[in-house]
Amino acid sequence: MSATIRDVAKKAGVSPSTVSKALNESGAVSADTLKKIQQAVKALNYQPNARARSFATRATMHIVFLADFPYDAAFVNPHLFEIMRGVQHSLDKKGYALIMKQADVKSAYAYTETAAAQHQVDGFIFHASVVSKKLASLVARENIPHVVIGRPNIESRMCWIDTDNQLSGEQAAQHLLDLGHTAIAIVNGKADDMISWRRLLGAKRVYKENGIDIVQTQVIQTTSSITDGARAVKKLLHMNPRPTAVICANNPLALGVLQELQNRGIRVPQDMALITYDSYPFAMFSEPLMTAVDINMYDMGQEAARLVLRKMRHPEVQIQSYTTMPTLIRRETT
Amino acid sequence: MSATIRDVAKKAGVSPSTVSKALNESGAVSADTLKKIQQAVKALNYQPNARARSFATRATMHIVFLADFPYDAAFVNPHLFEIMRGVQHSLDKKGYALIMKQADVKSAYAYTETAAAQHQVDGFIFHASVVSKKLASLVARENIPHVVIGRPNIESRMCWIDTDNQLSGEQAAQHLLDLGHTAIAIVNGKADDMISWRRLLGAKRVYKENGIDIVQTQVIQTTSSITDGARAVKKLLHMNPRPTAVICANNPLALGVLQELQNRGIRVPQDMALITYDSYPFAMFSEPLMTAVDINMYDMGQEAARLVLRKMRHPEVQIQSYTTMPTLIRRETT
DNA sequence: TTGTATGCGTTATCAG
DNA sequence: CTGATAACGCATACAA
Repeated sequence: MSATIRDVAKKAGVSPSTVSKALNESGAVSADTLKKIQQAVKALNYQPNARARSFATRATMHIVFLADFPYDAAFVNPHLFEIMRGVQHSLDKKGYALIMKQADVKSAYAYTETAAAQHQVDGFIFHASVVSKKLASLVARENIPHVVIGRPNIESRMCWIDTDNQLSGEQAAQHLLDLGHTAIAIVNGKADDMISWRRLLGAKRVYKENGIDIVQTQVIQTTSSITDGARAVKKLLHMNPRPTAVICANNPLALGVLQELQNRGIRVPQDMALITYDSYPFAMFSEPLMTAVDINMYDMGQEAARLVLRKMRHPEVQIQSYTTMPTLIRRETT
Repeated sequence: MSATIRDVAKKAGVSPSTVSKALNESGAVSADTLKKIQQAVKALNYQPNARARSFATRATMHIVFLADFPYDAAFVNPHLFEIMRGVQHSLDKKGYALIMKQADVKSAYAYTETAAAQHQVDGFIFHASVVSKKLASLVARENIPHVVIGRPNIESRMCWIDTDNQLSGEQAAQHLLDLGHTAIAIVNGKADDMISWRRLLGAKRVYKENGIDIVQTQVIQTTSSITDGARAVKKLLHMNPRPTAVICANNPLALGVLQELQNRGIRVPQDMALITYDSYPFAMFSEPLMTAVDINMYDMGQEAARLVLRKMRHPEVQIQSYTTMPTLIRRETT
């Protein structure tokens, strides 16, 4: 069996509590005994037992990341994992470990309830995909340290962090405007998609501010596939005035548009500029590479981790929300 | 404060140890007292404290997944996370939690040493990217329950799990053979890439068994980019006899080949069949969709989790290695 | 500055 | 089948 704090104490000729203080830098220990303790620690290769420690300190040093990781999630939605990477990084620096936990809306509630009651973890990071009204009230009632990634689509007092999609739209539009594009078109995703909708709003806003109204006919509504993008090109070219730039709501649409334009001999960006949102999965592979307004998911994860830890230290402060900034990544289509 | 096992005992009129036995189904408890205990548990909403529990049982119920998750890992190498999903799923079913931990070769050793000594986790899953000779001997010396994902590129007694790349090559070749392709070409990745090399070996082997030698001139060596693939097409078309099918070592190469073939008006699969390995990132998006020999990373993760758990229960059995099966996914290029 | 005493909440041993 | 008792290993309030 491995050495305990008592063994160290005995070897150093002091009491266990003194050893504890010395190792945790709590309380004061004379330089002399400190040295003796350190020697004893080294001699015995003492390592404090984490299980006993967490029992005594009432802290697991674990934070759980709860999300619905569906089939093929890593390929379909890698963003989730980029967030996790960020979370892990931030937590690690503070000595915390990250637990990955799959859940759906229902099981997320059940898990949280027992995990909190049984003190399995010190804090929770929920992906918006698993939060519910019930979860929100549980978290409020039990005062559970948490952060939601993505804005919960229910009203609640939960603490959340999200990206500003409207701002993304504004940045995309502003970029095109800066390049002199006054006649533009927007190939939009599904109509009920809040993200697409907010981005659209932002883009319209910028143009309006510059005295240009983006009217209904300039917005093509699709269902967000590559072929949808390709199909949209026809409408695009029939617009009057014919647009010199197009904003595509997501990568598949953008790729479809891009390829169809090229098939028709229309050069990008010379004849038609193109900008999209996110860089996955095509923007970094397409020919030419696509300019995109991107969100740094890794940063977002880091920030989320910092938020839970802060919530844990200061339960009183009600940090309600935090918004991350999008970045324009200019590549070759503008 | 929440109720403890003593509160339950008091309320049920029994001793704490009896309650423990009842709840853990260890030892025997009369139906009568069991009922009383259950009622008390319900009345007090008793939940056992996980920290105290792990202290007493000497088990954290945590397994750590250690890998080098580099910059943009989620986009560049989603496979890693698909493995993690599988691991999580298997562990969860057995009541274990998965900890995600970033490390490089150096820090993996350091972390493992202290995590094991401090009893932070019950088992380790290492990605091959972080194992070293030092780690291997540490693990052997301290008898640390573990599994390596991917074959370690050092000699050791570590327990590992991997996919059979040679078999993948055989499957790809066999598929083409079944379709009647006797003249084929292979566009290979980097020469020093063991994976490409093993697949190549497998493909050659199948053809040889069928009396067809794949000679040097039929194998095009590249450095695995899309443009490399496109460039390879020229050589491909100059081969004598001209191949009717091509095996591409990976997705970028395959996409390059596919697009260049189409640019030259060569129809796929009618004029030239194409098969590749893995489905990421292009096989499921390209036009036409690419036939591929694939590895189910999720399954591999599940198996890895089962292996560590088994190692923990039976430290004596020396499970040395485990190999997962590749699957042919026939899409539209063959 | 150091040591003593006690608590953290559960499980396991063993006697009844 | 049940209960008293002793760990499990560390942290901390308080006394010295």
